[in-house]
Amino acid sequence: MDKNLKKRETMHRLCAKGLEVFHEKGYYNTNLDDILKDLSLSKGAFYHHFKSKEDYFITIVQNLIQQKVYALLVEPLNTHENPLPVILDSIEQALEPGRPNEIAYGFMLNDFITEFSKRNQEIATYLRDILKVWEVNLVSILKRGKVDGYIARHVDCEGAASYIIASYLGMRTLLSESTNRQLKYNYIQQLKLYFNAIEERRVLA
Amino acid sequence: MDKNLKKRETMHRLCAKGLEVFHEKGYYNTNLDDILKDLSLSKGAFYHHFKSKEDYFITIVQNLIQQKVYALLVEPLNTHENPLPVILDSIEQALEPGRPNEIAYGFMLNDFITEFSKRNQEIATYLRDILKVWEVNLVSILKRGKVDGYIARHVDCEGAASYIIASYLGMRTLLSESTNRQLKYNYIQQLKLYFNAIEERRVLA
DNA sequence: CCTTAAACCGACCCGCTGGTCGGTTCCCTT
DNA sequence: AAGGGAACCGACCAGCGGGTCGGTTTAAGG
Repeated sequence: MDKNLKKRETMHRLCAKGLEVFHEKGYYNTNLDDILKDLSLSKGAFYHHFKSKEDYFITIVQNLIQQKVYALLVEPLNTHENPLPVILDSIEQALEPGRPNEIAYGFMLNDFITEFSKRNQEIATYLRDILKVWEVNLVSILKRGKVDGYIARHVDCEGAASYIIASYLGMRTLLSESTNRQLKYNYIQQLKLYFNAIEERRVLA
Repeated sequence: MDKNLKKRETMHRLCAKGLEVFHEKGYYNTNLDDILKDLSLSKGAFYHHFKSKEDYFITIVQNLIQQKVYALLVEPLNTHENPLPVILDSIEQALEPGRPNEIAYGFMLNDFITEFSKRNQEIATYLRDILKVWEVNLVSILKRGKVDGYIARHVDCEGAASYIIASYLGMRTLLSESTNRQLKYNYIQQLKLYFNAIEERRVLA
């Protein structure tokens, strides 16, 4: 096989498994040997591709987490419809657990940000930046919604965006290990109520 | 000095300092030596009073964290006024950073729950139970509010309670190390808007 | 083939940290 | 004053886990 292909494949296997295990057990609670054993690779192989555990995780953040969050929560906002249902739908999608054994990406950021914000500012910043992109795009679509007459004029778009993000992140802490579908459903319902409060009251024809 | 008093004082100093340092650096990122050096105590003293680091933290949770959360977020709900302003006020108080060098208790639970939920189920359960008490009391005051005509009949009180908690917890992740007062203010504003959405529309006299 | 370098192996190193334990000091009791 | 036990000391232990490094395998290129 092509050496270049081989390299890419190994790195990809490492990253995919790494995301899975880090997400499941946390970064600092995962040792490389566990991951390596799963993949039948050695320390030598690992340190041939990454210069440290930290470097490894940063690669995962930038290649996998960032992409996924973007695809789930930012990409869908790229529309000119009424923003509120669009936002609601994207969040609902993001909270949807994937096929069995697939990673629930919706619940990664809060865990990792909390874990790193007291340990490793560099990585925390990478993660926060991902949130920031989401936030900026939320603000932007909310502002457009205001112009288009979907959202009440008095609403503070920046405040609304961080409020939405906060409630989304906080859900993770409430949902213990049990994937409580009821809780998710309730959350979406309450978010709808909040959206009612900030939407422009249409004059009935 | 009385031996019994001495014991209580040492344990109290250990717990207070422990809460401070654990909160600042995280439980697993704090080693006992750091705490002990600060207090000019030895390993021997520590293991004379606590049987393990875990036991130590559980003591802190039950003696300090639980009390504080209860005092800040549960106690104030014990009223028959309109629930929504009462809840809002209690949350605002809880998010208020204390006097300089005092611990901002408002931001502890999310951090600790996230840290322990992947490492130590027993401690995670203790922490979640604290949240649970808050939740139960929130539900209860909301239901009473419904009966008293302050809250719209269609509102799902359980859903509303967990939504409020989620948004509260999520704030922590958004506020980085910088105590961003603006963000806190915005959050309270948006929570008000949500409360508008669930309050009973009073018929104007 | 045969060279060369990338990919990989795994034994070993070493700092860190929770926990142990034999000993010492202090204070209360009798 | 003497005995005893609680409070405390700090050197030491042991496991864990990130990182190293000399060696081996593999495959592309001449």
